[in-house]
Amino acid sequence: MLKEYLKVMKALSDGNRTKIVKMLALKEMCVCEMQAALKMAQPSVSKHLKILEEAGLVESRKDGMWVNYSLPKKPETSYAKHMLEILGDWLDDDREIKNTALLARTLDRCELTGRCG
Amino acid sequence: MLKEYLKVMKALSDGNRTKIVKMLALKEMCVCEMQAALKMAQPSVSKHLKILEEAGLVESRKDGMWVNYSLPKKPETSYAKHMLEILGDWLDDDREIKNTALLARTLDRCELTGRCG
DNA sequence: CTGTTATATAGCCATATTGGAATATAGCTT
DNA sequence: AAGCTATATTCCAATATGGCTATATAACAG
Repeated sequence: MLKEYLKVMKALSDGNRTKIVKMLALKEMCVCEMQAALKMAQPSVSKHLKILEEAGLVESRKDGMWVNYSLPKKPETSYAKHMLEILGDWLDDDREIKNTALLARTLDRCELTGRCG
Repeated sequence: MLKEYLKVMKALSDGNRTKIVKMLALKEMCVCEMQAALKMAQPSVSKHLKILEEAGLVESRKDGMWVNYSLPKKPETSYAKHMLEILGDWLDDDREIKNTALLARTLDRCELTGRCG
């Protein structure tokens, strides 16, 4: 209960993790795309994703070499569910969030990696 | 925006601060009452209250020697507002939260300090 | 004014968090 | 198999956090 709640809140009390959630609200993404959008080292992104996943705020699906992350349709806890709902409405006007979202929209794993199709 | 949001989320991603909010949903309290309910040193409680206040999740009113803390009727940010609403419904079944709330209900500054009236 | 009490602040220590570089793993591709 | 590539894990440094003790501040009591 409290432990699950704290996992969700801690996961969402970091700017980069919040940006990840906001990006995934737009589309499913692989790690390399988020890495480019956040301008961070790849391991840092992976670590953030693990924290989000353990909080039930994100889910992953392997597709060959890629791992596609997305927001869960049926979040496991009500904490994750409600926070994802709320976050859908929040922060869209924030400059940083807007820039990141814009980047996320235009980025594409094909262009990023040369692996198309 | 993002900064305000993060202040609220960070403030709420600590168990003791969450307990403070849940207690204040029951009644206005002075620091010494919260100290007793949380079984913590007084300065630690004060520090938590400062963090909550700066996030707009709590407000204080001086009354002689006491400082009474309560939840704001009109929270300054929508983040604080929504999170306080949600927290009203959350965690009531959690054992720790329940025990703390029970303690908070029975505690009384008059009994605690001998200063009655 | 002097002492006492409720709260706040400062300073300190142990632990947690976040970031990166280096390395490991898993799945292509040839 | 050998080499490459996307992701995960490990390790380390810098900083943030949460708790305490000691001290400061503010308001009351005598």
